[in-house]
Amino acid sequence: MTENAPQQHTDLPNAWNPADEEPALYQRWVDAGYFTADAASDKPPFTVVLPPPNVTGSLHMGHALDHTLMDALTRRRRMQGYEVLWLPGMDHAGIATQNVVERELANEGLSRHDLGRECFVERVWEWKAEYGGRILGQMRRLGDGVDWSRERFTMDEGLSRAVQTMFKRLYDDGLIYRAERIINWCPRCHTALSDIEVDHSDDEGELVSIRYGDGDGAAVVVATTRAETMLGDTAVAVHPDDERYAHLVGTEVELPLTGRRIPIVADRHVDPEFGTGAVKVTPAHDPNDFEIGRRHNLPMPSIMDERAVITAPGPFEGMDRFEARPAVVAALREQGRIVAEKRPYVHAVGHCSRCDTVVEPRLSLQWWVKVEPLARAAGDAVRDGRTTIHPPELAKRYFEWVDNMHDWTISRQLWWGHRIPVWYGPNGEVVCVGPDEEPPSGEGWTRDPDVLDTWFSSGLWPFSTMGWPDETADLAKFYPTSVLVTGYDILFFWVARMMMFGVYARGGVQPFDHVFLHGLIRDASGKKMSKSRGNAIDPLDWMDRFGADAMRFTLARGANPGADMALAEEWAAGSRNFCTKLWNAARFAMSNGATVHRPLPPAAELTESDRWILGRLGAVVSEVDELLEDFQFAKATNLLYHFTWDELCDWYLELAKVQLAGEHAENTRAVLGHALDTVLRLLHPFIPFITERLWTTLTGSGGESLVVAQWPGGVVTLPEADPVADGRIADVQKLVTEIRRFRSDQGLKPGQRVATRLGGAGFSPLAGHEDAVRALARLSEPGDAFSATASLEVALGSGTVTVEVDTSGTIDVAAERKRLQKDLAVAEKELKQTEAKLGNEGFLAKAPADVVDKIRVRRDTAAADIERITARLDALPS
RNA sequence: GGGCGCAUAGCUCAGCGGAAGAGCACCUGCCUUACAAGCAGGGGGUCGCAGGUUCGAACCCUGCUGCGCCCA
Repeated sequence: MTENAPQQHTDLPNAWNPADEEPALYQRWVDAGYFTADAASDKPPFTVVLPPPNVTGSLHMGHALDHTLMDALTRRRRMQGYEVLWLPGMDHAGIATQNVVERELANEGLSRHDLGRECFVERVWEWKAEYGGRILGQMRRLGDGVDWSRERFTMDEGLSRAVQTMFKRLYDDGLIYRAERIINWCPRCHTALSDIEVDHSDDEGELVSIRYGDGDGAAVVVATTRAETMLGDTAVAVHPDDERYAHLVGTEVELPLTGRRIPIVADRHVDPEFGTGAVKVTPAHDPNDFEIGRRHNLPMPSIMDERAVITAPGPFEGMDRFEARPAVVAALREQGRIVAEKRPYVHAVGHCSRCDTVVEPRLSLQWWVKVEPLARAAGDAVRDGRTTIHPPELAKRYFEWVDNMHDWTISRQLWWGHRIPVWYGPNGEVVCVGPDEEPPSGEGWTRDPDVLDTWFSSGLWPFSTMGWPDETADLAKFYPTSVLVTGYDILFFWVARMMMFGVYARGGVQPFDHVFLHGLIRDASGKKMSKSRGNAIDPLDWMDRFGADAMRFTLARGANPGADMALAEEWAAGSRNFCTKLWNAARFAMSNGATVHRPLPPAAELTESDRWILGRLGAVVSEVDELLEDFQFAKATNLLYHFTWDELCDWYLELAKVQLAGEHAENTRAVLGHALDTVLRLLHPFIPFITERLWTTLTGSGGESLVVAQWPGGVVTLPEADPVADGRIADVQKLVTEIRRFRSDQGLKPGQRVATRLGGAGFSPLAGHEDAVRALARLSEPGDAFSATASLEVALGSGTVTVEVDTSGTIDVAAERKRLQKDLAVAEKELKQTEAKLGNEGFLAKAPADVVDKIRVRRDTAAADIERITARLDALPS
């Protein structure tokens, strides 16, 4: 360091210990109010609502990715001068939460019925206060810049009011109705489930073919995987054009084990190709059979209760469905009615997504949303371009979903949730009550016992959280939200429902301008992470060991639009290493007086090295901007990674060392300061902690916090790219690299200074960089006793440079020959390829002129290289 | 059964018409005063298979094979 270097006090420790420093930095940001949005601000708004995590849940890698991306988006916009609202909260997760509390009760030997509805709900609130929302603390650890003052919960009073308002409006518009239909029933949770709460898997079962009919009369064979349901059969159906059965249509057959006779009906929906072409019809326990039953006015007896225990009178009554199945088959076999059995028979079986119990289709009276008009409007919002889905390929999936959506069962037979605001009167009256209306009272009036699906309240999230149905200042300022970020696997859960409700409730205004869908997290070998597989990585563990920054950077670097990402510890370690690199580079720069307190000198006063790095910096700023506008997180972060490490650290810092020792020291400090400043700003949305720590040190009293600093391109103006400087530095890099390669091949130790004479036609334009070349390639000046024992020629843009080296001894001729022969082979291959192209008439005639020119230059360069290398090979002692 | 996507270096993935790339792993040499969580150098791929379009194909088209996802 020179005498006049400003003595910048840096309190930076030698190493960055994220786990020690990150939490305090976060608390400072929250205390300073940086994340609190102001609806009265005149800045343009940028809004993100956090897809509400489940109150029972804790942070997993999928959340970590989701949050990292939302945080990066909002932090950048904040730096760009937007009034940013990132709104956090949770949903009440009806089934999951009720299950957790019921399990707790079960440990005390109680059921919810022992407590009664009111006490039970009270108990759930107590549970929530004590154990719920662990994820909120974990979000702080991650660094989420959310507005905690606006934290919401779907069961809060305001949001409950929104739910009731929405229900009432839909009801009055005829978009909510009550009907008896086949629904997915979970016999363990004792509630209805919507289609998306059912997971299908290919399970092993049995396919049993049963002969229906009398011994001597008409007989048909039907096949089933659920033999016990035959107790509820009320018909056999065949296709009307199926000649095999034409004579039987309209007749009756005996239903075994029951003594009942059931009709044979003709229905177009029967597939004559499948099995025998005749199907049993159980209207109360199968959705297709239900439709057939409706068309033919069949009776629809239920044969199971809510636990899936057989209620049909007879020997099977009281048996569980899985107990009854083999029992029924055995009884049929005894009667000689089993025609065929296929076991195992693999077929798709629905499971409750909350408890994995096999779902039972069940006929029951439920509340429904008529989705057709809502879904059409939700689809139109994307079709019209009001909402853009990223990546665009996934819009197709969205349309497939919203254009083919079935009506949505919204009632749940639970106690934890928003109770349906409908009262039934003594004379069959049905009254739906809005939030400010008095429910009917008096003798015989009862309220519907069911609650609404959690997704009903989550669907209102983008506006219920802002005070809807009141027209609040928040709604005016922050709705519609700017972007919704979530995994493509729950496109239907969040996006479709929020779109339907948002467009409906807000007079056609879409809930979000953009939807960004990221991929799923997988383990190192590409398998889905799950607790049951045991391959899940705990984000908290990574944050403790590598830092929240390193984990965030890892996730962002893997976030290619629409693609899943495989994670392994090595990736996190790599990101940690990057942070360390940044730390050390900044420490070096600052200890050498890097400063942002002096304006950048005009280009004319800067060296080519300075102009090169500043030009690159400017290019990186605009590239990063372009990429981030397009949600290209992986590309943007990889660009920053390589620029910081490969260009700034590996080259500019090394060049700066030379400049700091010379007359350009002051300017170099300014360039170093500005380069570092810009890189820290660009990286801040992804790695907020370490950049904050470094930036506040770099700026000293001048900078309050990087959180509220301006994004590059605003206050930090950079010089234009300088092609001459770029070419010069490219030459310096190539020259240094070639000399290093020679040294390595010759077995010269990296630290060992080697006397060298530099010359040749190409060297004079690089004369100003001689000190740098000597420093980076570890060369010393040729002394009086200099005697070149080896030399090499390097072809550069500026011409050929001759490097004569005094290795003070014999050189390894074999190694040198090998090196030259390798270069020769490369040049010969190049010559062959380019000549082949240029010898092709079609190529010359049809390829664009600039391409042909480029190939010509390459051919000429290759030819010259061959000549040069051959000469050197010939000159080598044998 | 219907629809969609993916096959590129040992692994995980970029590239998507004009010279095969990155990270990690691997090999060699280095504690060169910012950094061994590092530095310097290096090896490694007929871009799944077969056809076609084109002056030119990892990239576009067709078929096949193998994986994965969604819906029924």
